[in-house]
Amino acid sequence: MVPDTLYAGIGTFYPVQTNRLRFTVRNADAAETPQHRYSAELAGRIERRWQEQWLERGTFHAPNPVGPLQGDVPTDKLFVLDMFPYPSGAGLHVGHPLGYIATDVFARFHRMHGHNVLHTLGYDAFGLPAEQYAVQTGTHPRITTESNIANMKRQLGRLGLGHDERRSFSTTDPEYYHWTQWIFLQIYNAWYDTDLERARPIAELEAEFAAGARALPDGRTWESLPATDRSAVIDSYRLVQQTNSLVNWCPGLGTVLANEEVTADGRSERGNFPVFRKHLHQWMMRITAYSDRLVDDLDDLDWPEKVKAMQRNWIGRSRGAQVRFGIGQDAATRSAIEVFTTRPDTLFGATYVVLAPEHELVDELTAGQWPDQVDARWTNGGAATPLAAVEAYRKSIAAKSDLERQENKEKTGVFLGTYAVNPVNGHQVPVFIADYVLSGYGTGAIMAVPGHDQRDWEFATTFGLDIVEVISGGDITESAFNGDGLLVNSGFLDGLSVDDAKVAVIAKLDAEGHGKGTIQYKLRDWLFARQRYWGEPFPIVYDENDAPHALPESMLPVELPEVKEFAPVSFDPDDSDSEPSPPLAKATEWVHVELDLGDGPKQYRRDTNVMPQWAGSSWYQLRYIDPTNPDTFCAKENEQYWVGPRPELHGPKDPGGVDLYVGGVEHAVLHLLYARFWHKVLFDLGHVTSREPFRRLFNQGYIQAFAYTDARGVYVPADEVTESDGKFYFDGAEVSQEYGKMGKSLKNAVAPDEICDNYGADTLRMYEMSMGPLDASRPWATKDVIGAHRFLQRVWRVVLDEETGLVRVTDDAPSDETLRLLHKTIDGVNADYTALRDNTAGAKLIELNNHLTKAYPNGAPRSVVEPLVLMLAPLAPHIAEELWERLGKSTSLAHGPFPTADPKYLVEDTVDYPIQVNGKVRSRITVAADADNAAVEAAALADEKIVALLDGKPPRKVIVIPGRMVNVVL
RNA sequence: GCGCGAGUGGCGGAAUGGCAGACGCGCCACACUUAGGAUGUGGUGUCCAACGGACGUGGGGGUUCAAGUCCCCCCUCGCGCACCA
Repeated sequence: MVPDTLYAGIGTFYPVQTNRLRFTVRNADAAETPQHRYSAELAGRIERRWQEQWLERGTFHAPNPVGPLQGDVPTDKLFVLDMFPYPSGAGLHVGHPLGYIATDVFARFHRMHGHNVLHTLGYDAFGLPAEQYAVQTGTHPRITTESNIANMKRQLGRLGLGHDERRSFSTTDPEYYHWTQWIFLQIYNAWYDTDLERARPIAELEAEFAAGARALPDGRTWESLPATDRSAVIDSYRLVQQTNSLVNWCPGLGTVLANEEVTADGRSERGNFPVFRKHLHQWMMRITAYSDRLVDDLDDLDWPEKVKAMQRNWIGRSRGAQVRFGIGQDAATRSAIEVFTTRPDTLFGATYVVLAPEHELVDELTAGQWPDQVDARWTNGGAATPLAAVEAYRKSIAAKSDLERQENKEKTGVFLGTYAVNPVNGHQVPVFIADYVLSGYGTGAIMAVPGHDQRDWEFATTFGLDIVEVISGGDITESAFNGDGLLVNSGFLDGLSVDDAKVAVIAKLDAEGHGKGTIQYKLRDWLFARQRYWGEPFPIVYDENDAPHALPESMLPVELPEVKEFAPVSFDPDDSDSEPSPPLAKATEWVHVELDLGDGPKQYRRDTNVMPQWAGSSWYQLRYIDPTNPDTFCAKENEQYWVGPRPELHGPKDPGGVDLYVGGVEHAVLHLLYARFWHKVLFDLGHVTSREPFRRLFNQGYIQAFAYTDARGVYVPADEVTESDGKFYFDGAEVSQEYGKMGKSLKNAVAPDEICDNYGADTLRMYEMSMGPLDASRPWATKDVIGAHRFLQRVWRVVLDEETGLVRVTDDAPSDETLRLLHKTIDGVNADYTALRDNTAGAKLIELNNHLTKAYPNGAPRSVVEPLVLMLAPLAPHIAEELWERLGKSTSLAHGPFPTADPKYLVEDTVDYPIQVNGKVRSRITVAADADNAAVEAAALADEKIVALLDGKPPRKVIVIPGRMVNVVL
């Protein structure tokens, strides 16, 4: 599910840069270098050792309340989740692990505080990228996927991420997609009850029909229906169903795609092939049934506002009214035009009506001839008849690409020669077609109010149509006025506010049968099938009459057959007449199967579609909870413990969900919307207690990098570019700098392996976390990494003698100053780790360590060094474990205890007050901490610099902020 | 156009309305050195008649004893959506 982030870095593995190695070798060989210095080589040994120890001891195993992973579970728990990575072909760059390190620090911190922490990482390995990689290399995707996962595990393994390895899986494991198929069947066997506003088992619908408790939509009775009709009725209610609908067909990829996978200019997100709108019989998942809940429940989530806004925008709910415009004189016999508007209050200002060129009423409404004295601008350049004008106009639109239609916002259109009737004032208004009205939104028809809608204003100005002011307070001579005001020129609405007028006009339209209040959504149902090989097969078979049957749970999983020809059947990218041809259809032995579905063995034919890549990532967090449970997708006790609502902690509206979900913002609408939808269905059907999958979402920033191009515009290796006087040179020639993504093709990728080799994983972790706040993007700078390494060296040196390797801490009591700094640091670091501010946590640890180095050159007190090592552990766990052990501890510090601050050291005996005069610091005094304001004021006014500045005059005012500062106002 | 976010030293970045620039890189000096791209110690916002002082957080106004932080206007950059009625 995270192919974009990871895919960006895919490619041939970058060789470790030799100029770095030279330094490492030198460091190790140099005779003068102390034998026990914390070098890259030593760091490597320590890291390998502790990673083995953790694995052997099961240090990161988190127990469950019930099931295969059952153990003693404390109430305090934390489920921290990284976005599901796609296992890319040839290795990671340093940007990829940023979020994984951050979640690991967070997880380790809480584990040390005694929380039961669930943190693991699996692989989202089905889907187009894996299949394309397999096709390119001519290797079966199962092979490439396995080797890619192995390579990624090796690379990530070096970083010391504290994952519960028992909970890791791949979406391609049959034991996993068994339950993906099971969830599909849950959705298939459910319908949405719009009265109760929740999904229910389809059997309950059938029972209601059979009992007569629910009427059939077309008025027939259940008893009167033959079995096939009953099935058809039931099928039409399912939350997944096959419908003949307008879908996105991509011949270049050989598959249909979801709306979300098509770019704004009508091409495939992956591969950038043309996408055609085509009517096909396809699996659709009815996510639109959940539109309102998906919008409303965002309010209860601790997510970035930006992501909430993107989801709201994607769902695109807008409240308004549908209004019926009758046609001409013989209104009774001709179809009326239904328009959708969010501004029914402006109905008196509607001076024309516009249909989308594809609107189904266009043919019927096109008049035989132009009315007398028709405006020449309305006739598409003087066409002889409306029909000719419409045909010519439609042709001109078809010739334009989507992109051209977007870029060219000049208003164009054609009059149909017909008039419609404005239902509130009876005015005859001309009917146009124009491509600024979209067929896919609302009713595909609008009432145009040029006075108060800019697009209509532009059209009206171009075509010489009436512009009527119906909202006071703005000037409509230069542009439309869409602000607030009172209604004018609007009959019974005059004098009302916009909001009141909306209510009043909807009531009137409703009463007279001319319209009603409605809500429109941009969200469309989710096209769920792909005509590819590398995905989850559908648990659906067809009988000899082509009627679909859901397989019973006992027949799951439906395993993906091994085939030789896994390549998709793709076509000329521009051949819109091509038809999808699933590769699985060629696996005839798999397709044709004899099954007993309850009425004896019969021949069936399997569905040959596979699920989209998003399927596996729509529920994986639930399987992390109970990864090896053979009986259920996730035992409810375990689900409730890890992600159930906790109103006592998070408030009465807490929907539950993963405690912290970290990943990039690129999944704001796709994965995050699908996962919410599936989770809500599971909630409705009683399979989970949480209403949302992810309680808290955090978008990490990206690590970016400079890239350099030579005079030809070709990228040159970034690490070989030198700077001089603000200009950049490669191989003697000047090159130009750009800033953006890190990637193989940009020749600026830095591999985590390279940094581990040259400094160690702890240094890489420390550096990445200290680069800046987690939610900000930041530039990678290899030269800065040394700072983190030096810090770890200094900590090492505080604990151990570099020459002898012996512990050099003392049992002396620390000074008061040291104790106060220690507890201030403990206090601050706890707050920082809690708030994901690892950068400032690290800075505080550096300050404490620098203090120890300076204040205790002959050995620092053990009572300060030990908490320092503990506090370092989340950021740099290997060196911390090693130092902890060398300090004589026999147990791992992975489970703490994390130090807590003693409040008595957080208050000072004396306070250093800056003294401002008129807001500028002029002096400073030291006062007893318990001095009252009057005493502080007196001390400040007695200070000689202040006395001098006062020059004998009394101050006008003295402000004392206890513990903070004094401001003397002259 | 609409929505979200951000502008602080040479660079990455710190600052519950209360001492701007923590911490790190780089740079300068010194120590140890045959050596330093090692390590350590000290210094490092800008300007000035310099143990002092002035200025300083994109620009302009405002609130306040006190503003990087709050309010108003403007500029620049990034991201998202975009003829969605």
